[in-house]
Amino acid sequence: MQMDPQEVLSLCKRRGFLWPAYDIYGGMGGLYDYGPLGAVLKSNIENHWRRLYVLGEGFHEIQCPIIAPEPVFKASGHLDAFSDMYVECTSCGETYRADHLAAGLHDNPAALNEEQLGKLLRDNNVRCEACKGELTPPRRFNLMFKTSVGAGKGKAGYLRPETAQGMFVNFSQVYRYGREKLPVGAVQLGRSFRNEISPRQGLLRLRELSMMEAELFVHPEDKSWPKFKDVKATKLSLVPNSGPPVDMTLQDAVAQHVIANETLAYFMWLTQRFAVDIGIDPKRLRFRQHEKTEMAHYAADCWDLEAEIGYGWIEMVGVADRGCYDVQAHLTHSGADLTAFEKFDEPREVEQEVVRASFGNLGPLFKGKAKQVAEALAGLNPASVKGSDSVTVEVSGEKLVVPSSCYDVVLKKEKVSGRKLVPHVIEPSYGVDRLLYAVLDHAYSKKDDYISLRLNPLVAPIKAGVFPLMPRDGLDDIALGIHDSLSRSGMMSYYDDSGSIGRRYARMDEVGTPCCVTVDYDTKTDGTVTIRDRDSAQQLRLRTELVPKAVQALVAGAKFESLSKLE
RNA sequence: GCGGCUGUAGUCUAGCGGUUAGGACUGGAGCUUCCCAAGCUUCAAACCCGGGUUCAAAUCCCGGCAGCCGCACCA
Repeated sequence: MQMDPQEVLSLCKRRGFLWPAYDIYGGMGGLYDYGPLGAVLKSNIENHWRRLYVLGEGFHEIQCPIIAPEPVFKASGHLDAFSDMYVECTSCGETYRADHLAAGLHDNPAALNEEQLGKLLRDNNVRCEACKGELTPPRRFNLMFKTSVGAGKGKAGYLRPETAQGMFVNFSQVYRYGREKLPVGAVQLGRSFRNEISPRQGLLRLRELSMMEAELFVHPEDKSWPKFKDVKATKLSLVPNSGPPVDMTLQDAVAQHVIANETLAYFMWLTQRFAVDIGIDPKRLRFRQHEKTEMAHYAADCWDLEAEIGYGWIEMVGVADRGCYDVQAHLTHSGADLTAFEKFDEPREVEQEVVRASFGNLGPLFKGKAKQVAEALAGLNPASVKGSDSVTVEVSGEKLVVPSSCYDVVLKKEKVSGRKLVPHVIEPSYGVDRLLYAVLDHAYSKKDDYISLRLNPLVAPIKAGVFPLMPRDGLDDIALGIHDSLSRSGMMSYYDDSGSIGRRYARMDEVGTPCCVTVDYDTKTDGTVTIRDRDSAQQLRLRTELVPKAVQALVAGAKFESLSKLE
């Protein structure tokens, strides 16, 4: 069923899930407030994710600042790749991507700066494609929010466009915390910021968004995953970038190289499971592989989990093999040793020929430069030096001829106990707001104008409604007692004694509360209450003291009918 | 960012130059032994913002903001 997004958003606004932000000041595009129910729904989704990643897979949760200094994004590539250059027609106002207009005029227009690109367009007399008008010089538009840190001119900083960089720059800390073993994973949940040109479609394109990201650091040559065997028979809907969509087992997908490796496949499985757990309809989920041209500047392979909602097929999660791109980039830019150490099973005796300087002759001959010459000699290929009368080395730009009396080729024995590796990264990156919207979209149901949110009890903000049939004769006190016992068990319940009982059920159905407990006159005599199922409107009688246990069971996934067997 | 359409209580909407701005739903207070949005009484609640035209603007015009649709963008 295709849900009209306007209808879903209207319910969200009406019932306290979502509000357009800063509404009394006219609002601001791309920003939303989570109301009381939305905030709880969101944190329920986040907590389930934590359960899978932190408790289930042993990832380490960290929290990094939202503001980062410029070099971080210089290294990550966001400063360059994340900004586009635009030109505008001075007569009709049409805008163009400058690098697109320059395609064909240059091998790699994306690599040019504003000036070079402007010159290229001018020299080739590129004009507006619509009206042949003159174009403005290229202007840069960066999708990151820039800010200034500190007094005066300050230091350039940016609001992070993803939480990932905080984990990459902390690789060494995480690696050490995980006691220096690969694979090791970090996760982070938090806000990220993207200065979208035209935010639209409610929660789908926000300027401030919540992400849940996991970075799994793995051995570059070993992307197997022990738990893969437990899930390999599961079928996923795949849309590969070559060939038609297929439903395929993970085992076949990896064997046929549709999915690059076991680890990537396993986390696709985990992603699918998470989405289903929080109530997204598995029949409306698929994984679409990025086109080669669409792949981000860092990704080696990437699959998006897409859900079909009122807006069409929408990306919810990206599961990417980022290769060593990020860690290598930070290693290069910062100079920090962001490597893992792989210890060999046995330390290896490595015999190696090296060119060794003979300082007895070298020193007197080259005096002050002798040390530099020796270093240059050590860098030479021993095989090419052997047997020659002299070699030429370059020292601070100067070519020096070194006679063979100044060096020997010797066999050097070294004990090597391992090697340094730049880890590869498997990254599942989840857009919380989009997932939450998809949950609402798939839960929304309407029959004869009766709206019900069929939220999975696991994520439903309110777990139970509690009503006295009549707000008197002590029924209200009993109901308040049940409400209290649910709260003490850590479950949000909602006490309501106003209006007819049907109206109260309807109120709870509309916000997705999975069950309602009603205290009636029989409760006073036999100590039982009715519990009603949201989706079937079935009722069971239950001993009052079993209510928290029953609701807990529903949240844990029990079928409603099974509640009658509770003891 | 460009072009088109739109903006009335919490929601859906009537009004198309002069209205105490109407209704429905929701919400609050109350009545009703009340198990699926029943009924009754009662209360609260709106013309997106700023300019202009006019004796008079929710209504016409301009600008802004916001939303929707298309283009572009979405690392």
